[in-house]
Amino acid sequence: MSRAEQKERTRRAIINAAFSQLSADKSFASLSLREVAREAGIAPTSFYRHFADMDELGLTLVDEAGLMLRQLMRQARQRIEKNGSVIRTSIETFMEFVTGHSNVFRLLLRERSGTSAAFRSAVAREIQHFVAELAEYLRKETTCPDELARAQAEAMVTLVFHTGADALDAPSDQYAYLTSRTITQLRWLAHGAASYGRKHKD
Amino acid sequence: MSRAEQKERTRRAIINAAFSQLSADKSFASLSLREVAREAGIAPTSFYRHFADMDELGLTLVDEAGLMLRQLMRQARQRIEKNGSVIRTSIETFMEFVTGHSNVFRLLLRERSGTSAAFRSAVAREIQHFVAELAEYLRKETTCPDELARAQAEAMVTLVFHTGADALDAPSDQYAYLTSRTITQLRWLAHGAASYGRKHKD
DNA sequence: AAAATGAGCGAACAGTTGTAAGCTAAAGCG
DNA sequence: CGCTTTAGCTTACAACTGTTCGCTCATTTT
Repeated sequence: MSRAEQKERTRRAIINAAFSQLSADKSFASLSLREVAREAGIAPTSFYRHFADMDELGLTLVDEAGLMLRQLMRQARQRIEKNGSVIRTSIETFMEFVTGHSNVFRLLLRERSGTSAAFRSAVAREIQHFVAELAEYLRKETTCPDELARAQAEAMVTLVFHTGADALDAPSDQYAYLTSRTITQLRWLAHGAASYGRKHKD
Repeated sequence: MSRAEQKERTRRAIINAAFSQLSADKSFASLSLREVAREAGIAPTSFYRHFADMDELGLTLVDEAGLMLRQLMRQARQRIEKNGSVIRTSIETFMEFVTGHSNVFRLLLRERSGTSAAFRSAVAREIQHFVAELAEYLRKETTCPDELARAQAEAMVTLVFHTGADALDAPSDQYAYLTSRTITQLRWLAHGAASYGRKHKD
């Protein structure tokens, strides 16, 4: 096996070890370099061959989490084309992500308000992708001025994200309720923004 | 000085020390018993005379934070009676709290999705007070059915809370924008809920 | 074939942490 | 006044942490 290839392999082992140690009661901040190294099957000091410190690993994790989110978005778009129902499809896709990769979602959720400014802005950047894409959609679909489309998109993403957080602590038989509640909230927003916009125009 | 009195005094010293060590880059989880004891001016082992462990202290902090929130709500009600504008007054009062007691707000914000289930549900309980009160107001003021009033209140609280989180990382000259953006979002919600409710009735 | 590179390792260090055991001295109480 | 209670202290220990140093040895380069 080539050297670069092997290096990439243990790099992945480190990343996977870190992800797998995240859980409901273990945040990234509470991971230790030694624990991660142990699970990755390397000596603690070998960690430094791949990352300068835990922060650098953390930023990598956030990046990967963002990647998954964007893949999710693409998947949602495909489903919408076939399915039609924009709001419901989007939320259901998102909820599948939350339940299927809860550790990844938890990482974003926690680091969004965590103790590292770098982490916070990295997460914020990933979420902004969501917002920007949704805002563009709203701008096309409705007759909303740019500024308001963005505010509407931000509110929607906030509500959906928050519902994901709720789902993490709720028994799974609550998911259907959480989903339908959020759908209602988003419809209110869309409805209100449309009629409020009209009112402003007239 | 009486014994009980003195005990209460150092208990407060511990609580205050903990609060004062919280900051943008230091969460409760990253506080150590020894650090807190040091700042409180007692020996590390004396800590145990007041709390069984750090978790017990943490729950106390969350309780106190919740108390401040409820005081805030009362204050907001008073202002509304004089001022009239419900939405704007509520948000502005809340934003004053966020900026004036940012450590306290950060505690709630972080522990809401933290690693301790006990903390999470303690924070959730405090937020539910907000939601319940707002839902009751909406039920009286509008002709909304109970279930929908609650969903509307939850959405509103979510948006306001999230705006507070945004404010923590935004330069202070952005506060006015954040506030007015949120006001718009809440109006959309109210408007949408009202007309959507009507539509459902007909 | 010889030299250079670099991933991984073990040992060691200095620092921190939570917590147990036992003492002191002041307050409360009969 | 004597006895009990208890907040706070000092000392101590075992467990961990991140990180430095110097080594090995397989791969790559010259």
